[in-house]
Amino acid sequence: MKGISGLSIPEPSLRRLPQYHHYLAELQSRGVSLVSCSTIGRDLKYIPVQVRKDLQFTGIIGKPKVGYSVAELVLAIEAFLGWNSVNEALLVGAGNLGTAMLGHERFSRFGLQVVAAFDVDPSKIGQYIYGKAVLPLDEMADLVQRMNIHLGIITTPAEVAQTVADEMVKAGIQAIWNFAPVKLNVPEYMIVHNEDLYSSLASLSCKLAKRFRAPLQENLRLN
Amino acid sequence: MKGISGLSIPEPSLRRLPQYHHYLAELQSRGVSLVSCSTIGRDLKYIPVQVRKDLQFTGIIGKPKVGYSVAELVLAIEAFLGWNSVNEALLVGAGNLGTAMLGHERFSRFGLQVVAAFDVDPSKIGQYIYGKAVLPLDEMADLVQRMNIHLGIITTPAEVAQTVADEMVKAGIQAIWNFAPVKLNVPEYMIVHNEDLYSSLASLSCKLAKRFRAPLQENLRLN
DNA sequence: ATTCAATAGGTAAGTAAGTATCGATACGGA
DNA sequence: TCCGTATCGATACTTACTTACCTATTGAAT
Repeated sequence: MKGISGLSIPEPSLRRLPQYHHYLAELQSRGVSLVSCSTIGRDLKYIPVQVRKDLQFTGIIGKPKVGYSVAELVLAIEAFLGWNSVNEALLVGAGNLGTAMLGHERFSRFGLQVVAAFDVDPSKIGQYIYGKAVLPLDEMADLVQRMNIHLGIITTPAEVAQTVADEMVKAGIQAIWNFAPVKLNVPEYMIVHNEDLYSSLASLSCKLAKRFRAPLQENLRLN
Repeated sequence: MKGISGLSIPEPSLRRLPQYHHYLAELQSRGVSLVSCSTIGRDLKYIPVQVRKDLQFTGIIGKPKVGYSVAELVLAIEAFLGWNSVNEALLVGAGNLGTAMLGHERFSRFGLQVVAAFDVDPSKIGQYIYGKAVLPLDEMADLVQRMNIHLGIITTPAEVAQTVADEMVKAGIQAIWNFAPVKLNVPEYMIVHNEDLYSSLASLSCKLAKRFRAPLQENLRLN
């Protein structure tokens, strides 16, 4: 099948959709009902063609000289990203980062509902963080099965991340959002997303190093 | 110039380097001194060719039938990423996420030294988080100039991120590591890295949605 | 000493993503 | 009503990244 809706979306486009969504929701709240690719592109710093291509994956068609319906786009993006149906998730590692994630109440508006946290630290177990109970790790499998949870979030130190992942796999979790800086070893069928800060830091410090070590080369390239 | 060292590294390769570094440092600590692309690839789930390509950017050459010197690679990657020289940074937004970042003592081993935090919340100002002072935001420019800081980390709510970014630009910051889910509007010369959780969440929930809504299609595609 | 297997390195081909261009369409103004 | 312009959608092109392939080198086994 060759239709645009049958074509799977490129990862980069997919990752831009939330930006569009955020921007469009903002427009909508200001009462704007129509928007063109040129406008979006100007505000979000993309060229209009790219915006148009990205938006085509939502299936929404625009009108020449007019643009797209903001409301239609917002709904279409939400539907596309699965933000209408709720994904219940659990989180392991109630440290600083885990706490930050639990406090991110905005996630629930985007289909992510963290139902409980797990940890091994006895001082944390039994407490409530932003209304979510912190439970002992060995009760995880039970919860997964009772509530039919598909998504696990790992915010533990790197050292224990693999062990936690193994537990998740055993419990029947299907997808892992991993904030620990390790490549998890899991079965093929698992969906894993690594949120590797060191990757970003690398890219960043490399660019910084370039700028402050070889400014001449940079300047030459600009001429 | 056409030598591999003159060629600028592709972003994806750059972002894989920290993974290699982590893996190689682990090997090194276990006393392993030589390693081949095949081995790395097996453990990190990349095909050997890609590993070889990535490692070529470090300038280290390996020996056929033997592999690379682990120690050489580790040093070369650190040098390449600028992890030898320290980048001093400041952080704005001492909430949960900011606290998590301040507590990440491991950053200092990778050339990132957060020297202070800033916030507007009077209850936080004057406190110390993991040994870093929390200062009032209007003292930021002063610190930037006194300590010649180049990097700013934004861990504020989305609503104020742009304002903070403007302040950073005015103060003379060159690069921003942005954890707020907004596209920052800054001058062309600025280096900006967005750590957009919603992007990742989008990608993740889209895949989850696909799996649990259209399992038949997925199965068909596999046949 | 010779042969075999593993591995690096370089080149080329293939795939995916981003960008430019062109014709079609719809609104606004002459 | 007609014309100009902004915009969309589709196609073609370019660039960037990945993967495959081929050759050379090295160490080990016979």
